[in-house]
Amino acid sequence: MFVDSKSDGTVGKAMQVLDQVASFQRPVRFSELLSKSPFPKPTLYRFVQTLTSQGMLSFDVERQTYSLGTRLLRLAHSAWRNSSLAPVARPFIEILGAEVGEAVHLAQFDHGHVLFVDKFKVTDHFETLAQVGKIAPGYCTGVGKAILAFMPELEQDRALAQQSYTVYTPFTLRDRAALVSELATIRSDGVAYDREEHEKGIISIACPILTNLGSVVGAVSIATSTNRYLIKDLKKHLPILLKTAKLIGTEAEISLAPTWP
Amino acid sequence: MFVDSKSDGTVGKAMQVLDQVASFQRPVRFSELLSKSPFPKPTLYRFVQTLTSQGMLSFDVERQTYSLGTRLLRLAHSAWRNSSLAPVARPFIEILGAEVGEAVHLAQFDHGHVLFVDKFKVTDHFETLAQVGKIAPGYCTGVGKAILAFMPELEQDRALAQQSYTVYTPFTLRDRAALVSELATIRSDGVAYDREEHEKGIISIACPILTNLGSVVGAVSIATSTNRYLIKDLKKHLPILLKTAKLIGTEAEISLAPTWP
DNA sequence: TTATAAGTTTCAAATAATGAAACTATGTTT
DNA sequence: AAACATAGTTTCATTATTTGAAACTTATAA
Repeated sequence: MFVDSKSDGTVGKAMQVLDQVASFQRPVRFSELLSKSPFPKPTLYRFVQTLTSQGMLSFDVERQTYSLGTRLLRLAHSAWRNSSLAPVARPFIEILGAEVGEAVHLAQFDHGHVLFVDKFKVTDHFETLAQVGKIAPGYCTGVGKAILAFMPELEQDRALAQQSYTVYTPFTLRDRAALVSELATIRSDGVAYDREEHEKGIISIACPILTNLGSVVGAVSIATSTNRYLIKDLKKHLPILLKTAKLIGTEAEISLAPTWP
Repeated sequence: MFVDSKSDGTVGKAMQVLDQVASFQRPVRFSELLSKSPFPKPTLYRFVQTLTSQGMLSFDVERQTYSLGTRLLRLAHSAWRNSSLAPVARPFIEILGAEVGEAVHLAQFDHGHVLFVDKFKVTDHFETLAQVGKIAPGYCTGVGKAILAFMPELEQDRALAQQSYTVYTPFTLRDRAALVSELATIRSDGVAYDREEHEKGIISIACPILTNLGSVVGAVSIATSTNRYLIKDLKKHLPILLKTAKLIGTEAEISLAPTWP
């Protein structure tokens, strides 16, 4: 879906198998995997053997099924802790969440999509889709549009071309032109709204996180349900959201400086 | 650290590189990696190239450093969602956390260590070490001891041999004998305590999660700081903790049943 | 400028991956 | 219970990829 594994040799193929397993969204049997796989039986067989032995997959002996393994959780934990944005932003996200009493999301841009890297939710009034590691489209989410609006032209151009413009709800922006026009507004206002564009009943307000040098490194949003609030209610939180984004941007800048002795 | 990559070919070696990068706990230069690596320069070079191209590593052009990549976050997200314990336990963990107003942890056993697979914290009164994907020792944590106490003898024996018995605090159990004796108590009481054994100032109460068939699949704990409470205060939460563990065990059992048409 | 280290490419040899075919379990139907 | 079908595993000659010493090309320091 994201990676051109064009000739990354054996390692690339093995990683493709991991994606394959992930795509099933449930524990999967070897034969099921085989039926969707470009690899011949013994080749796939050895890949799952190796990956299981490596802890990248886990095998349920009872049910004879493969799932993604715990080594991925450990590695991802490490990836998160040592990333330049999420751990730095964490305290600010928590303060913001506590302050506004709504779900707060932190996201980065990754291969044309939005990647959620942290969330803070006070309580589950509605099902928060977003979780760490989850991806969502750029063109129809608050965080996505906030980031897109502040990207350098060249990068933005590439990203806009990568969007699928799938229509999720009656409010989804349907093409590049509509998006571009909204991005202009977002850029001048410094804030983006998701007006049920990705999911019916879910709205959000989002601000880009800019470094001191002015480059976007991510976005923060406050999300809620239309059962509880309207966009205009979210607007009340704009000042504190902006302040949070600003603070994270400044901190992120600092911690990107060389850190070792 | 965990994996015998004994002849898992190219894929095994590549995974070893990921661990290597993770072990630095910060973005790392190629030459630093090389100095700690068993691989010759061009070999390592191609591995980091491939892994970067695959999104398993990310390369910071500015600082010329490698970090673990976002593809790991995506895969781990998928691993978590499709695991048999964590998503099932999630609602119960949230209810418990809200009820007791303290940090709640959910853990599994993995290669002799405790792997935290979920947490719920009301607010950050103290720094919660535990996060999803984090690992901790089995012999000196509440969740670890709770799981160990209920393991089948053979597995337990192997796990006890894998413990390091490092002394973290004056309260840490110092050897297998001490642990075995405490496990007997835990087994008969159905509850384990961490009395500042892993970290000074942090205590917890933990219960194993047992399926209807009586096998341990994990543990839940309530953790707090000695600045706020004593073990006897945690004991007050035992009934609800037991109930939660029971509920999760029952649910986990059900959802382990075959699910497709 | 020269010197030193860091990063990258080359290429023949060594090794590991490949997949058709055959085989062995594990269920399923008659 | 035998016959059948499907899923999972092993074999082995062939093929393709990986390997690493050496050479080369940048960056960085003296």
